Amino acid sequence: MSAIQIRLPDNSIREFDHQPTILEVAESIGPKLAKDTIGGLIDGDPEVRDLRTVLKDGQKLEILTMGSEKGLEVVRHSAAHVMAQAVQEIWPEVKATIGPVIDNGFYYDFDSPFQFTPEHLSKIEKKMKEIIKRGDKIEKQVLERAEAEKTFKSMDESYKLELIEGFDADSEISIYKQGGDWFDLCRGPHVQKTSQIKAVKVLSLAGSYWRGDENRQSLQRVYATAFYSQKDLDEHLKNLEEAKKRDHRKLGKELGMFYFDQLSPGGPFFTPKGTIVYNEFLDFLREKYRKYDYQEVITPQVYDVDLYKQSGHYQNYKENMYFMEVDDRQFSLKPMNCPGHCVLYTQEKKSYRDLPWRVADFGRLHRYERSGVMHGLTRVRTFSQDDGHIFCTLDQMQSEIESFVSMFKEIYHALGMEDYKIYLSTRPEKRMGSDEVWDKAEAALENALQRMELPFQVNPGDGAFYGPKLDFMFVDALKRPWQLGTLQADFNLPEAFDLSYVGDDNSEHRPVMLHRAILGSLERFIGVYLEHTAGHLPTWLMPQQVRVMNLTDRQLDYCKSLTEQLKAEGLRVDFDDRSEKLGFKIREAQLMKIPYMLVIGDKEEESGQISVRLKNGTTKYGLKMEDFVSQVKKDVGERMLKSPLIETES
RNA sequence: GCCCAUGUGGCUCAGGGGUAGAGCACACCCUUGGUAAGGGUGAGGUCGCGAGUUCGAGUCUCGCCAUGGGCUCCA
Repeated sequence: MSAIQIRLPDNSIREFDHQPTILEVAESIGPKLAKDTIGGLIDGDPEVRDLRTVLKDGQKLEILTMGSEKGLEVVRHSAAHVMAQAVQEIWPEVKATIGPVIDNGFYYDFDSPFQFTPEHLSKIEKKMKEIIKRGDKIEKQVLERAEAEKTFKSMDESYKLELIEGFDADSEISIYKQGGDWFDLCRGPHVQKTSQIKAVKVLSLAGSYWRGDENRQSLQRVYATAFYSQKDLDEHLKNLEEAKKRDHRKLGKELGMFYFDQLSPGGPFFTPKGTIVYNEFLDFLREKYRKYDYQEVITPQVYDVDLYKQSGHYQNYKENMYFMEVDDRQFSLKPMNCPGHCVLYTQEKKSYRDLPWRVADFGRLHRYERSGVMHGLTRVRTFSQDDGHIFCTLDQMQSEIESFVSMFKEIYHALGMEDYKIYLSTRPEKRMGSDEVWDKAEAALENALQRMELPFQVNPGDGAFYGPKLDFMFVDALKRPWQLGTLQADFNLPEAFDLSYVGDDNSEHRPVMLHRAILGSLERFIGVYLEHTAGHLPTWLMPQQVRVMNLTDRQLDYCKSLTEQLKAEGLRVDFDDRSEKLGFKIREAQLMKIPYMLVIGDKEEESGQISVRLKNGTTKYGLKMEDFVSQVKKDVGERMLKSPLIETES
């Protein structure tokens, strides 16, 4: 029998007289490595394999040890089993279902006759730590299907049984034993023994459904996470804290920008301060619209339901729409602008010379979101979008897309949002329109991205039935993805509204419609941007840009005149004239994240110079007022991300 | 919509059958102080809403509403 050869990442070859497991390969290299081994990658496949996997001749193996990023999945997977074991050791009547690894952790769904509470969670965590301390060895055992079914049936683990029934006929059915009697149906991968799970934390509790189907058994999901070390875990918990601190709902309240009232669920109230931010974004977008040749329009809020029957929204989107009946006529609040824009398109006969016809609309939209899905500003029932529609010919699509992508890049760059991913979703199985049209549309999207040298990922079959689309996924400062911008080609609405233009051949043609948004919903965007910037908006967006503060009452008049002067320059300035100590005033301004604080005492008044404290805590003394004004005007006027006074530091 | 938790002054929260509390914010007074909290006094509450139990309900029960964490959804 010839030797079995396994290739390692450094291209060295190890030989065996039998097909070795990943762990055996590690053992052959050294005991330390074997001890740390928790899995492996075979032939460059990104799927992490169990260390008990039997290798075949000629395979390439990368051993994953404690500390490797990929290996963390294995640790978390095993930790999920430890959780299930812990729960069943404490409450044997609880049934286990599934426990997958997710981003930054894992969860396990249980069917329990009683409700879990936070006290239960700490019990679970305690028990998990006990099991980890015991260091139970984890062993894999392959079962025949019939045997597996019999086993789980006798244990009354109906969910496991259902899982087994769903497996392919030829798939291997394995269980993993931990310690004495406890085992779980699982295909792995798992660590060698529970003590390889170094740090665990049970985080939270939530409801879920078996197989994610709300008509089936409701389960209790316990979220937790595991890391290689307590230090990593602490770091992660700190990040979670940071995310909490940055929560836009908290920031919005602290900065006094918006709030919600029970009387309008999902209906944000923007305060005067929040409205300034909102409108600054609109001004910014309008400026870009002028540059990119869009025409802004204003369209009705309320339409006869017939409009949505014609567009197809009534049939497909009814449960998310608001309806009202007036004078025996059915009306609906608009959930999107596109049908209205189609109506507007038909108001005058279009020639090919009129295309591309680009309209933008900040119209208020209302969508009846189901009660459980609302979330701060990121999911609301009333909002407006930086919505726009481009009606063009199929041949104009590519240049329109390129122009859109340029505008997108320009806007995201200006907002300091450089990290985003682009997804191209192509034709689904159920779709309208000819393959020829789809070919052209998909090619236009793809070519545009290639010409702009933007990397993108294709999601085959993920497009809407009416056309392919691009989705722009912004990744924020805490590495969380948000889908904000979008560009969707639509062959359906032009058809539904029988839109046409007269071509140079003097016959009628059907235009293509592009739906596009860069920030998406303004409400949602403001929420995301607040979290991304942790509330430190660039000066041009700040409701309060400069705060003047006097040291003593002697400077009252002087400060008033300075305030007036700054106001006359178009800056948003206020004057804290309360008889409080300077430290107190500074603290407040700092908490409000006001970028410029003018501190005026006798010295300043006498010298005619000013002292400016920046929100990063540094103070510039002896500035001339006119220099300060020009710096701040530059900051605001050029929509700078950082104050020029901070820039010039160091 | 579903599961669980929560709802007490503008905000953050304590109180858990017997007359509604604290800190911050707010108002007024004292203080005029040089870069993240000076001191005093005061005003402010249908304890989410509605029923029920009780001599008596923020407090216990039920229903509803809203919010939060998830699930599902986001043509």
